[in-house]
Amino acid sequence: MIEIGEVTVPAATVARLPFYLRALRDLTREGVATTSSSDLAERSGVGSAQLRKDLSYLGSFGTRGVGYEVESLSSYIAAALGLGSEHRLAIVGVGNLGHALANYSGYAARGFQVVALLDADPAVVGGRAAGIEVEHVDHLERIIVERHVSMVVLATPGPPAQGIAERVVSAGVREILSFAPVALHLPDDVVVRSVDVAGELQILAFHAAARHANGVAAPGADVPAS
Amino acid sequence: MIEIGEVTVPAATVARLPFYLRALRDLTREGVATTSSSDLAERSGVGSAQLRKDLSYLGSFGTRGVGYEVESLSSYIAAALGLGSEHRLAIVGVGNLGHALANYSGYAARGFQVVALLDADPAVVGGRAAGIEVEHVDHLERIIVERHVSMVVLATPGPPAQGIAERVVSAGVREILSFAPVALHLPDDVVVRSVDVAGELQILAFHAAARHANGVAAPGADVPAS
DNA sequence: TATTGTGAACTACTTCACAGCA
DNA sequence: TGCTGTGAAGTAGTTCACAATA
Repeated sequence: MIEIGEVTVPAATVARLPFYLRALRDLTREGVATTSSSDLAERSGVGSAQLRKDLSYLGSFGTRGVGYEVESLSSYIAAALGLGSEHRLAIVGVGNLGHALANYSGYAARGFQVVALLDADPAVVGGRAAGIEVEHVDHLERIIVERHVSMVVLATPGPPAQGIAERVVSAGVREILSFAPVALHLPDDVVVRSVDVAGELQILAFHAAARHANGVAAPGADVPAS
Repeated sequence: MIEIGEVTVPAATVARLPFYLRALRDLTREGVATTSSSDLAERSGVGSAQLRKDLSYLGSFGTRGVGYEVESLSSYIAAALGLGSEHRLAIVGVGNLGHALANYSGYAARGFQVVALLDADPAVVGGRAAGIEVEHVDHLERIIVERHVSMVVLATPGPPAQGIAERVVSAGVREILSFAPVALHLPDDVVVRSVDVAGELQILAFHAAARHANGVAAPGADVPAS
C-alpha cells in the first residue's frame, strides 16, 4: 500500500505496472495504436479485471466501448513509474553477477544509468566492466554524493551486505536492489527489493516435491484436479 | 495455496521457507543449537507470529517455553523444499546473465546441479562456461531427456523465450525459472517463477517518485507518517 | 516462566458482475 | 453495442492475543 499524493496504490499493483509497460512498448513496436484490457492483460500475463482495477488506482485512461490508446497509456505508466527522471545507479560487488548486471543493456532505454562500479577486491578494483572503471568500495560515500547516485544495486556476498547497505543509506540512498542472500535491516523509509536466485530454485523444488508427493508418474501425465 | 499430501500450504509461506532455511544454516555455522521464533524471524526479516504461523502449516517443531532445535528444523525445512533429491538444471541462454548463473557457486550446496548449457548463437556454442560445454539449443529436447533435466533456467532475450519454454515443457520439464522479460503462456501444471531486474528497478523508481511527490527535500530528512 | 501453536480478527488483494458511457 | 471503471463479494494472507505446555 503506497501513498502517492492523494491516492493510495496497492503494492501488488505497483509490482505489475512494469509488466503493463512492457506489453505497451511491445504494442508500440508492433505499430498497434489501440488496445483493450483483455488484449493487454493477456500480453501481461494477468486477468483483464485485474488490469482494469490496477489502472483504476492511477486514474481513468480508456474509452468505454473502445479501449486504450497505446501511446498515451504507455507514457502515463512510465511517468507513474518515475521513468523520465534520470535514475543514477551504483553497483556494489563486481563478481559474476555484478559484471552481468553492469553489462545489461536495458538500462538506458528505461531511464537508468550506471554511474559507478565498486568492489572490495584489489584484483577487481582498477579493472573495467561495461566501459566503467571499478573503484574501491572504501570511497562509496564520496562517490554516491559526488555522482548523485539515487539507487544502489548490491551484488556482494551475504556477509558484507548489511554493513555496505548501512553505509549506502547513511550516504542518502533510499532505494536498494539486493542480490545478497541475507535479510537487510534498514530504516523503514528505505525501500529494499531483494532477488534471491537460490531461493527461487528452492521454491520450484518445493513444487516439484509437491507434484511427486501427490503422485505424478511420467512427464506429461497429469493429476486430475481434486 | 499449494496442496502437498493432506495439507495445504499458502504460496506466500512457501516463498518464505528459503529465508528460514538460510537463517537456520547461518545458525548452524555459528554453532548455535537452539533458537526461538523471535530470533529466527529477526534473522529472516519477518515477524515472529508470521514465522510461527508458517511453520504451523508444515507441522509442530518447537518446544513451548524453549524454542526450536536448529538442526532438526533445518533438515525438516530442507526436506519440505525437496532438497536432498537431486535437481538437474539446464540453463538456456549463455549471454552475460546465463554465464553468471552458470558460474554461481551456490548450487551444489543446495542440491542443484547444472548439467547443460544451451544457446542459439554459433559464436557461443562450443565454448565453455563453468567447465561445461555450451551446446546448440536445437538439441534441447534430446538433452533434457538424456540428462534427466528437471528444471530449466531461461536466460534468453524476450522474443525466443515463449517458443523455447514450449519446447522445454513438451520435453517433460514442469519447473521453469525465467529471466526473460515476457509473460510466458504455458499449461497450468507448469510452475514458472520470473525474475525481472528491469522491473525491480522500475518498482524502486515508483517509490522514489512517490517519495518526491510526498515532498521529501534533502537526503536524511523524513516525512512524518500521516 | 518463557515460548510455542493457533483460533479469531483484521487487512490486503482478487474476481465478479454490472452500471455507465462512447 | 462493446468495453471500461468500479462497488460488492469472495479469497488469501497477516497480525493479534492468549491458551497450552515443557
